[in-house]
Amino acid sequence: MKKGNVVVEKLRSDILSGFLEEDTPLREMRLAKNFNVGRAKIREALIILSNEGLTYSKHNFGMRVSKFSNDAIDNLVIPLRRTVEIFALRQYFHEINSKDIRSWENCLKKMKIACLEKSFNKIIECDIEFHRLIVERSNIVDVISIWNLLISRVQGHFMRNYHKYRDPMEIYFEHEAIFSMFRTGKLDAAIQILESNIE
Amino acid sequence: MKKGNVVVEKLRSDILSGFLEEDTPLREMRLAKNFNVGRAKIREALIILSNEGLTYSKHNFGMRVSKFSNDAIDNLVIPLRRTVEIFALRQYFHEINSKDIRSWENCLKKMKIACLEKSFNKIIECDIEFHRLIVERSNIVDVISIWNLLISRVQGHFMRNYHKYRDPMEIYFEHEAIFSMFRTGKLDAAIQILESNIE
DNA sequence: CTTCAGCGAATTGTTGACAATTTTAGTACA
DNA sequence: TGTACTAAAATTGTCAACAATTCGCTGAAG
Repeated sequence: MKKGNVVVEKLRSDILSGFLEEDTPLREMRLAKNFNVGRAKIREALIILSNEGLTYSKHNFGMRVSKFSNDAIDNLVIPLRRTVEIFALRQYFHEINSKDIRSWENCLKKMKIACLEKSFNKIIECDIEFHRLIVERSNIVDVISIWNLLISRVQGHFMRNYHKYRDPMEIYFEHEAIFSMFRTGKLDAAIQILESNIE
Repeated sequence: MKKGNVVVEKLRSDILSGFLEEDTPLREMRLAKNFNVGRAKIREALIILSNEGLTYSKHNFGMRVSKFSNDAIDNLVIPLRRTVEIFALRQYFHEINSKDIRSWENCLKKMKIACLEKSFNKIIECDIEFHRLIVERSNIVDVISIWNLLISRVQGHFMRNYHKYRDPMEIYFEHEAIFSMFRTGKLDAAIQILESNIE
């Protein structure tokens, strides 16, 4: 598993989940002590979050938590994600190989377990990983960085909307259906299911 | 005019224009001396560019210039920009006031001069500012940060495609037409022209 | 009671230093 | 000549310290 930037991920999750309220100041010293790292590391994390629009700052004012993402932007992010993921998929669909198949299979295996356990955090994690595999397989840095920005916005949406599934297993079956189109090489069908999955 | 981050803007422009070739290492000390700022400032800039996908890095390896943006992504970024800008416009179109009108007027005035001078760099600057006004007027941070990422990608596209206009004044007239729909409150027409302007 | 100036505390922006790691150059050896 | 190894130089990642700025409290004036 990639290590990633633990500071960024924790702060992002705290902001998106609403644990940190709007306009809360993110004091560098305090965070540095909490995470047990130097201020430089915290600064780096705050810059990244600021670029994602999750925090804002003025000069000598420090970073603060941005306005909570409102429901309206869900309506924007969803069509954008559709466009990006379908674009990525088209770039390489005809050359999907057995190694690619295995990585999706692996992801689905984990997702199945998470759905059986009804562990929503794990389900979200697997869901995002499944789509990340779609995007990263394209190997186009621009596409990946655009998608990363979008998905950071969507985590909050996920948490708010996952409950609408009566049975978490539905989530697994949806992704399984997409995957089977990958395996059998049906592009149009894959796109159609993928489109309806992103909502 | 907003000051912005001069280091980021210069580096971004150098990368997008192709002046800095793929895999060129971006040495922090060297850049710090060139820009006459501390390493921390350079670091900050490199993190931002990395988030935009323009640079990449491994541990203790430093930042390097990413693969040159592929023409294919133009085909992705264009529909995304359309979606974002139209979304933003819809949010506030019915409450455009005289102050908003003045800021677009101001921008168009500068654009007219730039078009008459046939100064392509200035034209691009004004073009981007016109659309930035559309997006920023929505005041939705998420929308703005998504758009910023997209537009950073589009600068290279602009440089490659502006020549197709026989007469630069066409660019001015297109934007003038969009503006007049704002002034007269015709949303559907505004969207239609805006859509055809983003290409 | 409210408003505003001023002073101390807290916080940021920035620089410099140091250890860990990588890159480069040079040397020995086949 | 070419290859492998070693040591030096360069570079990054990280932290600690310093000056400039802002924040918050206190107290005095209106």
